[in-house]
Amino acid sequence: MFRLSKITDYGILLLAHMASRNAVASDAEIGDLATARELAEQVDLPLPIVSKILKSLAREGMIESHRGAKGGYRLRAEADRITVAEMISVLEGPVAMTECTASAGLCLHESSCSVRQPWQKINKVVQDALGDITLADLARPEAAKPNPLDRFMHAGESTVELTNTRARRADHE
Amino acid sequence: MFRLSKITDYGILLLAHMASRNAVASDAEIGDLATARELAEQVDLPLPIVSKILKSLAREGMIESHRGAKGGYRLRAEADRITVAEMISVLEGPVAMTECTASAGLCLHESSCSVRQPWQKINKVVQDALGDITLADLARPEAAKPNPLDRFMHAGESTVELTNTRARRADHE
DNA sequence: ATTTACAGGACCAAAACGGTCCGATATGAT
DNA sequence: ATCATATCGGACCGTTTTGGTCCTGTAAAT
Repeated sequence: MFRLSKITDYGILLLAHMASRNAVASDAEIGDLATARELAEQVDLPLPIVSKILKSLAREGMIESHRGAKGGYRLRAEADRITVAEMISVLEGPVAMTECTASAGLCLHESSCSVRQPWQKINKVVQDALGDITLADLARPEAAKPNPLDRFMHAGESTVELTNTRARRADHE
Repeated sequence: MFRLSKITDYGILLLAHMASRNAVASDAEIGDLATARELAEQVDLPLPIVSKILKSLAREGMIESHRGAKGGYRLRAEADRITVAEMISVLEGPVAMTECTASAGLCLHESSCSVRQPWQKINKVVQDALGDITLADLARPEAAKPNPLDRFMHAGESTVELTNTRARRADHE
């Protein structure tokens, strides 16, 4: 259904929470350590899940981990230097809308395929969009503030439902 | 893995093929009928799959179907009035990156969730991008021509790998 | 009546997803 | 030393989704 997995969803939520935590805390380092348990409680998600996600985030180098008593996790970089694209990529692999975008040679029809090139571009558009939104944008208490998202916005519309798209396009003509 | 399903992939390929077929054919109507069998051969995909996809495209009203001998399928609208967003939506449901974007009330934490609003925006960005690319853009023999995709493009980069994103952002500063 | 071609849906195997749990290891405090 | 605290790595499992096949019914043309 062209939807991010729950793990990714939770993961980004966790990262955003960690980012906003740090904003408040003493910024000696890039924030102080939080245990999986603490984070799970604060975000209100089951500990095993949170733990699993944090482990994989640490393995991928997006967060830093410390073992043992007084251990825990913390962000490895400033929130404004971590993009949504990176988070998605770390949590569920590279963003590639179609199979052939992921890497060459996977599709038998590759040579004769007429839509390959356009897909590459479409993919890039999406990737660029996701690459311009940072964790800081997500962690901001109020969604206000001029943010990179607006750069992509067109006229003013409120609805997001897809059925409107055709009507919208029709207006252009 | 944040990827479109194969069905969607095939479906869009089929639609693109139908669009380019029509460009050549007598444009009396919006193109003449093509049977599932013909299309399957031309696109080189197994007939059952093609048939299944065409049926669902017809059910959703994106293409027109005619039964019986001399029957077949044809596009219901001009290629430049069908967007990628619509095709995806028809083939695998509305584009909604996160669960709560799809419709309200699905997530227990909805009220307290800090990243909901940003997600709505992100979702809209992606949707708008996909809503500005038409079937005509995909059906163009050469990917050249000024197309809406370029409007979103930034400077010139070649690679698409996600690891580059951080480097790119860093340049901005 | 027969042939052609779509309509609708049942069906199934394989893979992905969401979630849980456990044994091992590292660290700090006692 | 020992013990409590935390992460690490991965096994495991039930459910859902996906990809793909197939069969019966129905509409249209000859």
